[in-house]
Order: sequence, then C-alpha cells, then structure tokens
Amino acid sequence: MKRPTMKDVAQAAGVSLMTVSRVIAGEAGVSPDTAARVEQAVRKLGYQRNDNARNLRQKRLGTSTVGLVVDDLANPFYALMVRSIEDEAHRRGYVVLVGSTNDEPRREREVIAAFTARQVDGLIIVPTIGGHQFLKPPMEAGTQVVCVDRPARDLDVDTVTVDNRDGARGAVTHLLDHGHTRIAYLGDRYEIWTQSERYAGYLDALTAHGLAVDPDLVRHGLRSHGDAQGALAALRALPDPPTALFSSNDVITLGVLDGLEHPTPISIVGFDDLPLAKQLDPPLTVVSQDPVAVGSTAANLLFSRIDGDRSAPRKVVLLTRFIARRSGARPVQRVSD
Amino acid sequence: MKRPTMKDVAQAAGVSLMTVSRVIAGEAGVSPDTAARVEQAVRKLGYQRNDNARNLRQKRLGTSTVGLVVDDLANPFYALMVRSIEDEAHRRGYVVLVGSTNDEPRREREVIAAFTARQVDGLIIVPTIGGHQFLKPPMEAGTQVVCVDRPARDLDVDTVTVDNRDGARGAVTHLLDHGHTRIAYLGDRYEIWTQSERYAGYLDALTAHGLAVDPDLVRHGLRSHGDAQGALAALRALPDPPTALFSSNDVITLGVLDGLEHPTPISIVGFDDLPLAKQLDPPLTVVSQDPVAVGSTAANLLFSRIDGDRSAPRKVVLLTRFIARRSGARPVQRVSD
DNA sequence: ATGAAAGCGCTAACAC
DNA sequence: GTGTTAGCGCTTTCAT
Repeated sequence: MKRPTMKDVAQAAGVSLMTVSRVIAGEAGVSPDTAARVEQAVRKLGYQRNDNARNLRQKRLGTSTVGLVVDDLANPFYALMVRSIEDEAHRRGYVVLVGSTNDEPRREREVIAAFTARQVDGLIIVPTIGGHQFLKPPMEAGTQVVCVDRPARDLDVDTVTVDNRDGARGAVTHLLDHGHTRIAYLGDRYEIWTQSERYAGYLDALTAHGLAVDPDLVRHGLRSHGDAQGALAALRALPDPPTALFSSNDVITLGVLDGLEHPTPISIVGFDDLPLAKQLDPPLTVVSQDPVAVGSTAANLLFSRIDGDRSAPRKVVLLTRFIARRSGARPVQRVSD
Repeated sequence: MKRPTMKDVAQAAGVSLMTVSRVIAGEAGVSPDTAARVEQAVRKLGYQRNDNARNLRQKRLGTSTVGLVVDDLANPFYALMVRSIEDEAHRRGYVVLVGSTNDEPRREREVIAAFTARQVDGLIIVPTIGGHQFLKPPMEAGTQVVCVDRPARDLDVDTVTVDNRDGARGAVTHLLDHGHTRIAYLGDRYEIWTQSERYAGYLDALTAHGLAVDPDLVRHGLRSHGDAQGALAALRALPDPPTALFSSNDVITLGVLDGLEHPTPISIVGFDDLPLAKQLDPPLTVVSQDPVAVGSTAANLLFSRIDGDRSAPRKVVLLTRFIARRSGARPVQRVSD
C-alpha cells in the first residue's frame, strides 16, 4: 500500500541501501550479479526513486523542473509556445510546471511562488503589468528567469519579444498604400506592452503618411470578442466611419469578423494569423508571429543560463511576417450607404 | 548567494528553528512578538519555504501537484482543456505539471515516470494506444489517475469522454438527410479510440439509411494537414467521387478546406468546431465538443479522489453539440463536371 | 510558548 | 565492491 523506498529494495535484495542507490543511479562499481539482484527487487516491488528526496540531498544538479507562466494557456499563440518549450524541456530531461496569470499580478505572484517553493531551476514568464521584485530572492538563490512576449519593466533578464511596432506599422502602411485614410485602431488594454507597441506602430504609419490620428477611430481596452463587436458597431455608427481597421490581436479580429456581414464592407488587417484566415472571403491579411520560434528561443536561453551562462542579459527581438491576402486591399468604400 | 533556510531565519531572529517552522506554517502557540521577529527575519532574508523538503517529512498532505499528460499541448481542444484544469487546480492550491505524448507510448511513459518520480498526487491523462501497466505501482502507492478524451484499455479508472459515436452519426445523418449518398470519411489513425468511435458513428448512419460502405470513400490514418489534402485530391479523382464528406477532426477539416476552391464544391461536416467556421462560405457545419467541460469534469473527479473518494471508477460521457450552419446542406452536386 | 532530537528518502564522503 | 555515517530542509514528537 505504501510506496516502497530504497530501504525496502535493499532488504528484498539482501544488500545495503547504498548499493541500491548506486544501481538506481547507474553508477559504476557494482558487481553485475548484485546489480541484477537489485534490479529484480526493483521490478518486484515496483520501486521508483523519489526525485524530490534525491534533489534535496544532491544539490549539484537542480530539480530538472522549469516553470512556465503565461497569460492564458488556452490562447492559441501561447499554446503553441508552451508546446515548443515543453518539447525543448523534454529533450533535455526536464519537466514543466505551467500556470495562467489571467494578466492578474496577484495570480502571477501566487503561481510563481508555488513554483519557486518547489525549487524550479528556471522560469519562463509572460510578465503581467505588476512589479516583479518578489523574484529577486529566488533569482539570487540561482533561479534563472527569462521573459517572453513582453519585457518586465523592473527585471533585467533575457527577454524574447517580437517586433510588434514594426509589424503594426507594416500592416497600417499596407492599408494606407491602398488609399485608406480613415483607419480605425482596435486594441486590448493599452497598458499591455504588446498593445502599446502596436498602437505606436499604427501611429508611426499614419505619421509617415502625414496623417493625424482621429481619436474617434481609436479604441483601446477591448478585452473580449463582445467588446470588439461593440467597438466595431460604434465605429460604423460614426458620422464619418472608417473605411479600414487594424485589429491588434486575434480575439479582437475574431470579434470584428463575427460582427460583419459578407462580403466584408470594410478593409481589415489583423495582428496574429488565424487558421482559416486564408479561406475567408476576402482572405484575411495579417501580421503573423511565430510562437514556436519564440518558445524555442526562450527555452534555449533559459537552458543555457541553467547550464551556467552568466553573460549579460540578452534581448532577442524576432520579426513578424506580413501576409498580404486580400482583406486589406479592397477598394475604398464607405461603410454605410 | 545561497537560498536561506529555516536555520538561517532562526539565527537571524534569535529563536530556534522549530519556532520558525511554526510561524511559517501558521501554527498557533507562538507569542505575537516572537512571530513578528521571525516574520521580519523572513522578509529581510527573502526566505521562502522549500516545499519539496516539507513534503518529504509531512506525508499526511501530498505534494499539491498534479500531472497532466495530453497528446499535444498545442492542439486547441487540449489547450482549452489544460486551461480549465489549471484553473481548477489553482483554485485548490495545486500546481500542474504538463507534458505532450505526441501519441507515442514511449514518450508517454517517460513523461509519466518523470511526474510520478516527483510524487504528484494525481494524474490526468489522454492515454496513448500503449499499455498502462506501468501505472500500477504508483496507483497502489496512492497516486490517483483519471483518463480524459479516451479510455485506456487496460486501466479501470475514472474516465471522461465525449459521445463521439453519437456525434459522428448525427453529422453523417445530416448529410444523408440532405440527399447525399456518396459520403466520404476522412479520419486520423483508426487505432485512436476517438477515431474508431467516429468511424463507427459514420457506419451507423449509413446502415440506418440502408446504405453500404464504399471502401473507396473511407480514408483512415490522416495524420496531418497535408495528408488530408492528399486524401481529398484522391477522392475527387475517383470515377464516381463523393458529393459530401465527414471530416473526423479539426486538422483534417483544415486540410480539406485548404485544398478546396470557393465556393466549396462538396458538402462538408466536420468534427470539432473552429473559430472562423461561421464566417466561411458556406458557413461550416460541425459537431462540437466542450473542452472546458471535459477538463473541469476530469479535474473534479481527480480532486475528489485525492480527497479520499474510493468509490467505484466513474465513466462520464459528455454529449456533443451539432451546429448546423450551411456546409452540409448544400444541394447534391457532382465534384467534377 | 519554545526547544531538542529523530527521521522523511535519498546521496556524499568516507570507511572497509 | 560494498557498507557506514552524516546530513539535505523540513516536520513530528516529546520535553521543558
């Protein structure tokens, strides 16, 4: 009923506990037939080493566990990232603890505290807006940290991001190049780093074309599908509605698309690619990021830190890819009438 | 540089280690001002309890860690499920270890072994085709196990599945009701339980309508987007091509849609809903499952086991939802001329 | 209210 | 080759 220990195995094999330890650890210096007897006892008892106990004693190696903390595990972008990080971890014999923060600093702290209490060797986090000073003690104690998707303002650690600003600028420029001048911006909370960057890119593009921003066309703080639909409806009800819009993330794009009749009466470019984007009418033009590359880059950074790299923190910025399909290239037309 | 221990805190606070332990654990019987001194030392040193060491000694409670093993963390269905399980776990103060099996029994074993070696209290797994006898020892030692998405053939444990057969039958019946008689089946490996169930549902529907299966129209083993496109092309090249098709999972549906011109020349019903399904032309008719419900059901079962429920294993079967949009209802027409 | 000793399951450092 | 002792960081038990 209880979990067998090395002591039990030792007894069953008629050897000392230390001999069992050596066999289990695969160390040399055990005669082949004692080893065989031990292995037999192991099988008979269904023994498996308690790695927590092992790690307690053997501090040279870590726990071979890393923590991964993201906004929302269900978000396709993060899901892909998680998978690529888990692949890298598995390849190296590590396991990964995951947690969602929901963008709440409080939950982020709880999750990270639970992870560090379990002695993770490293942490890959998508930092919330909150502070991260609580990470100082574990970091001084040797826990490695890398940020992904966005930087933590009060943490100078390896960080992997995407050039959001450049990507957004490209998207909006595309719209401008197609003759649009009234281009709406629909984004999530401005406080989120990726969103303020993308908004900056929107501004960049307008400015480069000598256009001023019309505050009426800018909608921040869209947290959900429904929020996006609402914002779209309000935009279309404007006396001088936009002829095009830039959607700053996938859930907003989905909301917008859901609120529109077909064929789409307004030009759209979205940040983040979507599975069926190509099959839409018109096919959706997007700025796409590569979550797998982001994840594996972050994982490689983390593991090289865990392996002892103590060089200055690296800031890796990956580029986005602009995929021109057709939704941004439609002729200018008025939304209403 | 090193992680402070209770010993360090005790020294800094001028008390015994035991007193520190009591304060940290929030036990009664410590005078308010000694507690205050301890807490101050804790803050000063940035002390955090080592829960692995704690769990080693304190066997009454578990490790407050559960393992979650799925096919592929990047799959949207599993991603949603993971998130809902993580929410339930977080609510209860548990953390979750995750791993992808890639449907490889070997990797499944590696991942699960790594989890049990870390003394997880429970495991939620999407079992691969392989055997699971290796789970016997940890289960006897008290590790709780629940299966999700499909049963493990050699494990009698709580299992949460969806009525795949019924869902598929409904989908194919819908196609039959619209006059189709040549309906193709495109599925992943038949060995995967969900796939054989869905195929059975396909057969059920045909049989109920007095139709025989045409082996030419049945394609198993489609593992990827590309496989699905290939199968579709082969089907359309048939002398007597199908007028409709049932796609047995989301990646196949995506592949099929990607291989088709617009408007779609063939009727389609897919298993699994897709984000932009409604925006397609024609809107895609699907059988949808609720991954969040699947996940939370599994989590609740697991936690009640962890909390001591030793009743007979439960088999929960959730229903699918048929979402008739328009892709299945198109008039019968021949694929090629 | 506080502390000392023992021990959880294991490995490091020495014996033999 | 194999066994003994000590101790990782903590909690249990029993003193005081």
